[in-house]
Amino acid sequence: MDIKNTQYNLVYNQIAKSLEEAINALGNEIDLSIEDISKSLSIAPNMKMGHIAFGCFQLAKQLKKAPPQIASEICEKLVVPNTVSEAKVVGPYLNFFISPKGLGEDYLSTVLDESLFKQKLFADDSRVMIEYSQPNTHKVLHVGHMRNLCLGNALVRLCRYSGLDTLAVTYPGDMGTHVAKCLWYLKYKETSEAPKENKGAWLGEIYAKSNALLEDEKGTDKEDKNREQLTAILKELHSEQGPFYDLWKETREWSIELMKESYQWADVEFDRWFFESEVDAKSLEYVNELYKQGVLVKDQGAIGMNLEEDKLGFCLLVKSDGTGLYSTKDVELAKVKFEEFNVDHNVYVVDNRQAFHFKQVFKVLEKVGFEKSKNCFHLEYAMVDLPDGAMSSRKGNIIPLLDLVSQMEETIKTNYLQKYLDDGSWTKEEVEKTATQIANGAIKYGMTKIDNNRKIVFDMNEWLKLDGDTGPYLQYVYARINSLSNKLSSQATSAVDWSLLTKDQEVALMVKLITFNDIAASCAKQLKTINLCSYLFELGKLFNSFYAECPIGKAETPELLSTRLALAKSCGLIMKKGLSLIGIEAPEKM
RNA sequence: GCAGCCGUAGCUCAGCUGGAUAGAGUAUUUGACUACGAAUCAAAGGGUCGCAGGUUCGACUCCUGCCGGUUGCGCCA
Repeated sequence: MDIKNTQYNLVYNQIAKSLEEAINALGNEIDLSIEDISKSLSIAPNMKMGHIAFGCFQLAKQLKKAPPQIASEICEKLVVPNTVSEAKVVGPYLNFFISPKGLGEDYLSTVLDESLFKQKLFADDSRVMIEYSQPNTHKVLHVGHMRNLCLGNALVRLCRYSGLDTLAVTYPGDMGTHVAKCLWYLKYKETSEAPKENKGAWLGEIYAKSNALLEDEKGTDKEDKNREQLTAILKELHSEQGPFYDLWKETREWSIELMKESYQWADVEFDRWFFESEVDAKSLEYVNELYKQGVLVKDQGAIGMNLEEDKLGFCLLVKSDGTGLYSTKDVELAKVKFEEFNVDHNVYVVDNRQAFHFKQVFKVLEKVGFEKSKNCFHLEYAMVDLPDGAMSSRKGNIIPLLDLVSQMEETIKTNYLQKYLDDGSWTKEEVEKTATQIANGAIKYGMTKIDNNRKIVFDMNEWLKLDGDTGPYLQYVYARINSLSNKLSSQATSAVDWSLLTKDQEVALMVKLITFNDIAASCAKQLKTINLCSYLFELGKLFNSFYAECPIGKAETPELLSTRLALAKSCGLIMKKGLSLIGIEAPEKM
């Protein structure tokens, strides 16, 4: 999204200002804004060389001098800010060492009082709509759908955190041939009654059975009859009356119940549910109107728009039998989003197989005169495959979402939580709740830590391992900090003195905490979750390292105890907030 | 055929608009718990960054061409 940051972190800002002053003091005319300087600051690769690095390459180009020379010239004029203790030239870089005292007073205090999390990160009050989760009714939600759900949810949270006016919407497919197939089997083939519970999942099984049967009978004498019956069902659904229409209304609710259950598990809420069935008729009206206006053309009995000049082929909008397609509905839906909801940035989280489809739709929107079509963005992501190939409800080789969840919760309970139950330290409710949180964290982190363009091969055994770069690793960090805090807060009566934090592990942790809001803003801007996941994992590693090397309860002095505890708490607050941005809860204990 | 995406350690992946000695996890080997919680930490080995050119003071990163994999390309959703 084309959105401007309002601020960078306090430390970078301070350094950038002092750099600018030093550069000006040299009397050079430089075309570098404070923002540019701030942007080119980065964390140094090695703590011995410095903590925050400024590369002098851009300046070198402008001044036509060697980078190391410029670095030392600036260094001489530099007056270091409060959060910095020292600046040092290392080759072409000007490196800054942070001052624990200044950093603690100026920055960590804003973490501890949580004012850091209330900053508005963008100078923009445009409205963003993020459409994600487009599941079909009459089918089962499976792990393939989870990527979309986890990703979309995280993006909504990131955008809201950054201060954007964000609407989350879902677009379930409650009509079409898959529905007809399901109802066909239900009416003509299924002999058992619907169960009292979990009707949505049962319906999904019916759909799979229907597909299998129709596939089997292809090429036999039953094929024609089957097709006739399906067509009749579709017609009846379209006419909005008759027994199949009533059956549709009833069964549709079963599926929606299942969706709501899954959404509740995932802790996602939508501001608006758009159903395919509600835009269908209107979309046809609209497109036919466009045809009358001469915006669209008829070709081989069908209506559409020729996009050859944009190398996008022909976008078909009305089939020769007079019915619409996906594109038809997406054009109408976009119109509603623009006109009724007044959205400025219109984001679609949909898998990358639909890339061509959205290119066509956006182009059609542009050609029929929607200025905002340029603010439509298809956020692509690659599919989730199984080790032996693609997953599909038709093939029936899916792993239903709620199956994955229960398997994961069972593993967590037997491998980790059972011991707390055995020794009587936890109640059964606590075990259940924590198992849910951890399974949730494992799945959400697993889905959002991989780059959107890279496919995920889902291997259940791998996903059940909760060591290393996983959600539970991060949750464990928080649980540890929470436990520390409970045990030691009463002992931490001395005043915090940040200048006591001089060990490598302490400094490295502090330096990492600086960039949290930058990472969040950059993720929101790029609509990516991976950088936040990497950040949190690195933060977790630094904390665990600090934890192992720097005793808190047995610190040498009471002041050091208070200060280390304050650092741990800062880390805990950032971790908790960061996890919440990917939709993950931080358990109090685990 | 055309287009998009992917190709970095045995395996799974990071590497931001080109910049400091290519990084993690996992697996393997080896240390550290009668505990501020070992779901952890410390350490070792392991890579011609698919191949070949080009741009640049400098390329995993940008450009071109190949190779391998994958997904799309008018009456499906």
